[in-house]
Amino acid sequence: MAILKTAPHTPTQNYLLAALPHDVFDSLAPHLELIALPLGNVLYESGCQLQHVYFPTTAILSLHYVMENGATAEIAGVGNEGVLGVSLLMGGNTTPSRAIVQTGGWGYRMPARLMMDEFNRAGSVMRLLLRYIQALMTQISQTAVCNRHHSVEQQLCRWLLLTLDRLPSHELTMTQELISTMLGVRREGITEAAGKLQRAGVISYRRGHIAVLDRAGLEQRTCECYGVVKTETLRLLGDARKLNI
Amino acid sequence: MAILKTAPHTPTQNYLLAALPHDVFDSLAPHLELIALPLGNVLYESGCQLQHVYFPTTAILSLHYVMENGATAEIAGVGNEGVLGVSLLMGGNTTPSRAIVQTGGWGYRMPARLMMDEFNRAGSVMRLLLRYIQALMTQISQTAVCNRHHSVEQQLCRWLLLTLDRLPSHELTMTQELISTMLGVRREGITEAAGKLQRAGVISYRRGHIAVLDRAGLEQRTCECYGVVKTETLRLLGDARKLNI
DNA sequence: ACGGATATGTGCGTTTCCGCACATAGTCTA
DNA sequence: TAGACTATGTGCGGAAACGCACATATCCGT
Repeated sequence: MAILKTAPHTPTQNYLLAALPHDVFDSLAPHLELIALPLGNVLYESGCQLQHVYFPTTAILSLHYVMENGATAEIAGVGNEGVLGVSLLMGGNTTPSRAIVQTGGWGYRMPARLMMDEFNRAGSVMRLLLRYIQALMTQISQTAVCNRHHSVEQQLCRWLLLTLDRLPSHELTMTQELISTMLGVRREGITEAAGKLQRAGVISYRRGHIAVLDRAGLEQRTCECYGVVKTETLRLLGDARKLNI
Repeated sequence: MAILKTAPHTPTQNYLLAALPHDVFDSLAPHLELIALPLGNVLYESGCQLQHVYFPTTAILSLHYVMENGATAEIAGVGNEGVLGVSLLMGGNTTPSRAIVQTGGWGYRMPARLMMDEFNRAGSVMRLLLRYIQALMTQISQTAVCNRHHSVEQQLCRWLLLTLDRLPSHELTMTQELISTMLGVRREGITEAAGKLQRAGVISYRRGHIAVLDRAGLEQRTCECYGVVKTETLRLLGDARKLNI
């Protein structure tokens, strides 16, 4: 909680906003609104029209699919590397998935209309966002692959690493129950996998808080999916500023 | 094979090409090259630069991920509703996935450069393709969900239905081995599920050929994922012409 | 018509995960 | 500080899918 109060927030904590050309950023900045994103908030319901796009800074959002029987599965996460609401830009307006806050924090939002107008100028903003969309597609694809072939423990490691990459610290506020709904597995399965990681000294946790003690250990235990997503995200977005797109 | 010889091919057998405004279509048509797409052909290798974009007409393409240990998983399929090579348009040039021909047939290809130029005009072609990209994302997302929660039999039904929707007939040339690599499961698992469907009179098959006898039966046995993909694809692309985008 | 290649069928032990039930422990509030 | 609530630990039977081995069936070329 301390971090939420003490850290001064600027839009440039979001990677995409930071990567915008100065003139574009200056024109959009007045319309960026800093908002708190508390854990569990539903930002976007399946099939509903989105009014804003969201640029997380310290928060992490999660794109879910909720099945008819109530079971859930995470499709992708959105942290300060990205933006929530790309389906607006693609002309679909809605998606069949839901967006909720997975890690409480802050972010900026902007009226959807403004973002669409800027996108439709078909300039550097569009090119940047298209690269982000491709990174998002890679993440979704790898979720599909991982769901097919990898163990709960490997998936937990992947998920922890991806979450960690979007946070400033090595700790996350997160119950095992919540992780299980993200991964779409049993809570007990997470208890077991997390216990194994704890006994190995890779993480330590207590009632809703996880601290990563040995990041390399996580990387060793996860599947290739983490690396694919990470590498591809960096390739597509990592040097966007240098490319001056 | 008969169908390949007898059917006259026109670019408008591909939905996206058919949905283009007349003037755009006329300008692109001279650069469309009809090509045979035999089963198993690799059109696009992971991480390699694509030289052409492909518009299938009677063929069906498959986007795969091949893991380090050789295991595979299908991420999405591309039939006459779509186009292969969208990562070019998004600025990434490559993807970590591979594209192969899943059902032999025909399609048109076009030099990548031309497609990119047309896309970058940021007109109706771009808007159409963005909608397609969103439909593709829905398909990938649903693959992830389905891999997490549904049985091999349900997934087989979903896969058969999606394939059927892209073909003119009720028969497909397809070994169980091939289906198993698509779904990323054991071949024996497909044998078992297909046998069950056959005993129920839903399909009949013999050595590499599957005939769907009872489409409604398939729809009854599949999971909600098929409907989500189908509905969303129709929503995004089905009335593209009416929308005059 | 035959032989080789390939596709499909089947059985079996093992692994992984699920669903359920319930015990224990940490945290928060009155 | 007592009690309620929530998070985590654990055990068990069962279902689903896996890996492997091998039998059988079908097709195709010569």
